Amino acid sequence: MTSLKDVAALAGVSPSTVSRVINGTMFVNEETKQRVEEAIASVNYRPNLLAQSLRLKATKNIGLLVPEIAHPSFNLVIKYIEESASKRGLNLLIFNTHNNYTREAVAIDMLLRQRINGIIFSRVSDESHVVNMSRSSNTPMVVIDRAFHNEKIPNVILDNYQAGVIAAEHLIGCGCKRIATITGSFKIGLSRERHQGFRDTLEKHGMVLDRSMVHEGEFTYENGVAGVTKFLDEQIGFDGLWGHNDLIAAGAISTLCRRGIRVPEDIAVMGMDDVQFAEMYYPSLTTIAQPYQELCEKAVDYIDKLTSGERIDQFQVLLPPRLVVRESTCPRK
Amino acid sequence: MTSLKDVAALAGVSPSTVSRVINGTMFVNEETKQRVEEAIASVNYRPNLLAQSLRLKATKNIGLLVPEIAHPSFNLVIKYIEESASKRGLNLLIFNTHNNYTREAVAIDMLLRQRINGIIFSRVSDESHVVNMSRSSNTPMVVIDRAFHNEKIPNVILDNYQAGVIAAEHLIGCGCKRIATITGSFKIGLSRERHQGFRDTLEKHGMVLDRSMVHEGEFTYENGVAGVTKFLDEQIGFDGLWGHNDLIAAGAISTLCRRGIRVPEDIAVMGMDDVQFAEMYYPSLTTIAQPYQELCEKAVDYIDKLTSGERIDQFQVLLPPRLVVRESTCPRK
DNA sequence: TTGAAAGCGCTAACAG
DNA sequence: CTGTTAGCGCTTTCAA
Repeated sequence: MTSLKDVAALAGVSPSTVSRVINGTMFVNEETKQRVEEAIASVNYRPNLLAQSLRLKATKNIGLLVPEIAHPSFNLVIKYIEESASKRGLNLLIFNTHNNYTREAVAIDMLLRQRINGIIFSRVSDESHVVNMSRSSNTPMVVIDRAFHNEKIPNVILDNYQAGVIAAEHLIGCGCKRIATITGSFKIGLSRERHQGFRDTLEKHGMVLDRSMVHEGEFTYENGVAGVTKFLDEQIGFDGLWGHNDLIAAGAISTLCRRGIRVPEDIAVMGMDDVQFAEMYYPSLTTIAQPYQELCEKAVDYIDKLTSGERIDQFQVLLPPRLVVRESTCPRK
Repeated sequence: MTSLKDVAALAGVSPSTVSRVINGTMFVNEETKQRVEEAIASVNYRPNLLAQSLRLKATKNIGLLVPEIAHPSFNLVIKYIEESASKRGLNLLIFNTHNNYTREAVAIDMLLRQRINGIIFSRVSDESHVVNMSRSSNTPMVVIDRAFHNEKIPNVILDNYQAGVIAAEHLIGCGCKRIATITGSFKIGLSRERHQGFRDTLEKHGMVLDRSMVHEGEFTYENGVAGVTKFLDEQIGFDGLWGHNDLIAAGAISTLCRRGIRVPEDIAVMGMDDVQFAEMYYPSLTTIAQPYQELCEKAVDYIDKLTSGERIDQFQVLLPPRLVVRESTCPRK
């Protein structure tokens, strides 16, 4: 592979001159500049970023850790982080942590060895380890999608309480009288917040959310199936349902339909996230959209700011959810 | 950041000794080894991979180019490539090319500057450019998911003709008499092959595939909608349908259902790929699974082999598709 | 405006 | 078994 030195020899100048031409760090005589550029083109020279990064103590790469690549919502996170990164000339290294402490730690270690520019966590497994690594390595880190309180690590998340409020109000607005919900695990903060907003709003409208109408579980299709099956088997009468994400909603809807219950005519169902398949589903899913693009944009922006040492005055960003009405709650035309 | 030299000083040995301890390249006195390891642990030393890679002229990173990150099937490619890479201690750099020549070229350039270990293309936009880059850079490259004939670039793909055969046979087996299809663009080789297998098989069974029963378009949900709408508007009677991927199938099914046509009772519909949402759909999708995991495993394996200079005797791998029967073709229980 | 020289952090002969 | 030394390819003072 041709090096800068080769180019220099070819152009009859010193390596430093070639470097200056490439990086535009200093004025170079127009004539020699031409010569250098010709030499570069003729041998198809490609600077060695490894050497450059070593010298400059800075890379153009950032890392992204997600709990599951093939999950439809992290999928969107990956897409938009890549987009924002690429816009800034940054490259993306992806790691699938599977929500596993060890894998997370290994990934962080790998990234730090690479002297990565910054790390974005979409969910973190071991908070204290991340805090430690942040402190000891001085590498910019950002946490998205889950609350994280630390004075060095910015955090951009969705207003989950508000999502619960919106869900409850929409179902009430659809005329639902008995509303049930299938939630994510209450061990997870965002499930608790969503649920709190949901319950508070129902109560404000004079409805009580009986324990029997709450099914807690995972953020999966299977949990949607399990929840509805339980409700139906226990003969809980209900006409409205909120699933904490679109996978749960899909599981709920397919189970209802298989039992001959119509959605939305008999039971209105809504989800959350607005993942890709939400509008392809039949019936299409009413859901609460997360502003993934903005969320990711902000995250990469933080990495940028942290890298350049810019002062950050706000370490927490709370983005608003947005209602998307489709067929699963409103009677089909 | 502490360097190997610091560790050496701390342990009272030379840098080379520390290097040897870390890499286990040579026997080191058990006692000094202990001392070095203590020193490493005490300062939490992390080798600089940039320096190491520069010196060794080899990185632990590979690149993956996909036309669209958030597409459900590339999604699976990303997942499995990451999995295979991580198993081998390789890290994954992802680029979204958006099927765009320039973006593809920029990504390749970036990767080559990084002196990446290898590049996996899941679809390539500019074949001749890829061939050029492969030749001039000597970087291992692999193309998956689309036929590519080159004596330096291995190629692992699905047997698309066979997929067409399986689709046709399944629909015929379901008792369909008039079968239609919504295909991807015939500019793309794999669409042609799938279609060929499909048509040949229908003919073998004495059925003709009239032009009016073929709708060609993109691999999108919208195209599924468009195709069915056209068939219905033109009053083409049909009782079986194959969409060239699951998105098309989903678009077809939702459109049929919205028109009051039952799937599979009135029309059996099948897709292809077996993406994540296929089994979550209602009715769940009968489809033809691509062995994504094996496909990705093989691709990373090729990169590995190419890197280590191992002899490769077979540059083309053709994997078999697999039928997955679900509700959308077989009467629901 | 340009070149010489040092050094980023690491590994690998080579010598001892 | 261990240390010395050179060098991977680049940038950046410092001097000319």
